[in-house]
Amino acid sequence: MAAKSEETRKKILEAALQLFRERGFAESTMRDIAQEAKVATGLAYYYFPKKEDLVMAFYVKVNAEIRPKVEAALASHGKLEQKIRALVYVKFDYFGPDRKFLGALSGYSADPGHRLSPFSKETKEIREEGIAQFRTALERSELKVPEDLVEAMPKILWMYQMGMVLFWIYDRSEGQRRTQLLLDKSLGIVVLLLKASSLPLMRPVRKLILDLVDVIAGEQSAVY
Amino acid sequence: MAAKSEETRKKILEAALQLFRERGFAESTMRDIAQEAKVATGLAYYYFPKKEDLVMAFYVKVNAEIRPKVEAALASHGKLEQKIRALVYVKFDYFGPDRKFLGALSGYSADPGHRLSPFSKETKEIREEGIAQFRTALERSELKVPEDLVEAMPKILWMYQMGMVLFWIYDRSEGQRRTQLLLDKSLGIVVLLLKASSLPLMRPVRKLILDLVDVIAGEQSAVY
DNA sequence: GTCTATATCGGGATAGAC
DNA sequence: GTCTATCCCGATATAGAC
Repeated sequence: MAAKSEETRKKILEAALQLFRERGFAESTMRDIAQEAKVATGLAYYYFPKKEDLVMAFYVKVNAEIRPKVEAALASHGKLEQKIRALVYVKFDYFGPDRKFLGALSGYSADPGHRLSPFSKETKEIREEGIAQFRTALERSELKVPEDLVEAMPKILWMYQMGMVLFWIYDRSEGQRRTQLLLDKSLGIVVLLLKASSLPLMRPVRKLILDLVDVIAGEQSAVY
Repeated sequence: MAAKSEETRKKILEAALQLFRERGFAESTMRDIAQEAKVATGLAYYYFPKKEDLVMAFYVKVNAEIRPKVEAALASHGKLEQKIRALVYVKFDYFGPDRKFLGALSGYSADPGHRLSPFSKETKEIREEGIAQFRTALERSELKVPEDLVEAMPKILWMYQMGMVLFWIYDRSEGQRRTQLLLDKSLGIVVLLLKASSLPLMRPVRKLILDLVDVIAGEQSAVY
C-alpha cells in the first residue's frame, strides 16, 4: 500500500505547481517548494531527483486532466474549423493561469534534444496524444482527406496549434486579443488550404508538402 | 587613448567566445572566461557586467563581420532564389563553429521580452539590418514586388531565414544534410508563392497575408 | 580608470542518521 | 520514507592596489 507515499508525492508536486504559477519556474527554488509542501528539501529530491522531473510530472498531469475537456470539444457538432478552434481553446482555457510558467518552459521548446521539449523522445507519448486529437477532429469532420495526407495532416495541425500556443504565451495584449485575432485570421486560411489540397489537381503540390513534413519530422530527427 | 582598454575588452570577449564555442554558454563560467583571458574575474565583470552582455557583444561583432560577406552574396548574379539561398548560406558558413553555442542561445529566441531574443527591442537594430538584406535581395531581383507587399515581404523572408537557422542549429544529421534538403525543397515553393502573390488576381489573398503579418509583428508586440 | 584578490549569497544536489 | 546538515559551485559584489 503506497497510499502514504502517493500522498506525499502529490503534496510536493502541488506545492511546486503552485509556486511555478505564482513566480515562474526559475524563481521557485527546491527549498521554497519543500517548505511550501511542509517537507524537508531532501524529501523533495527523493521524489523528484531533478527539478525538471517536476515539470515532467506536470506534463503528465496536464495530459490526464485535459483529456475529458478535449473529448467534449471533439464531441461538439460543428465544422472542422470549429473543432480545431475548440481544441486550441481547450488549451488556452486550461493553461490560462500557467502562462508565466509556460513561458519559462518554452525556452526548451526549440531544442528537440532536451527532455522537456515538446519534440523530444521523452514527451513522445504526450505529443502523440496531441496529434491524435487532430486526427479525430479530421475523421469526424466533413473533410474527405486524401489517402496520402492521412498521416501528415494531423501533424501539421498539431504544429499549427503549437505555434498558436507559443504566440499566446508571449502575447501581452489584454486578454490575449492578438492571439485571438491571429487565430481568427489564420484558421480560415488553414482550413481552406486543407480543403484545396484534397483536389485531385493538387497531387503534385501534396507530394511537395509531404516531402517537407518528412524532412522536418524525419527518421533521423529527434522528433520521430 | 583607450587602446589599452579596448585591447583588454577584446581579449575577454574573445576568450568568452572561444569557451562558448568549445563548451557551450551555460557551461562556461565567468571564472573560466576570466582565467582563459588571463585576467581577474572582477575585470571580466568590469567590462561585461552580466554574462548576457558578452552575448550582446557577440551579436554586434557577428553583425559587423558578416556584413561584407552578405554584400558579396547580394552582389552575385543570379535569380532571387539564388540570392536568398546565398544569404542563408552566409549564415550557415559563418556560424558553423558556433552551432552548439547558438543552441544555448536559441532558448531565448522564443521570448520577445528577453534582451537576447532576436525579436527583442534590444536587438532591433540588428534585426532591421537582417531584414534590409532581404529588401535588397528583392530590389535586385527579377521580381516585381507589388506596392502593398514592399514592406512585408522582406520581413517574411527574414522569418523564413530564422526558421531555417533554427532548424539547422538542431539538425544532427552529418553536415546538416537535412537542413539542406529542407532548404532545397522549401525555397522553391517560397519563391513560387512570392511570384504568384504578385498576380493582380491575388489581391484579396495579399490583404489576408498582410493582416497576418500585421498581427504577428503588430504595434503592441515586443517585436516592433 | 584599470585591475587583483577575496568575500558573499544562493541554489541544485547529496550523504547519512533516524 | 523522511529529515538534517552539508557540499559544491556559480554569479556577483566589493575593498583596495596600482
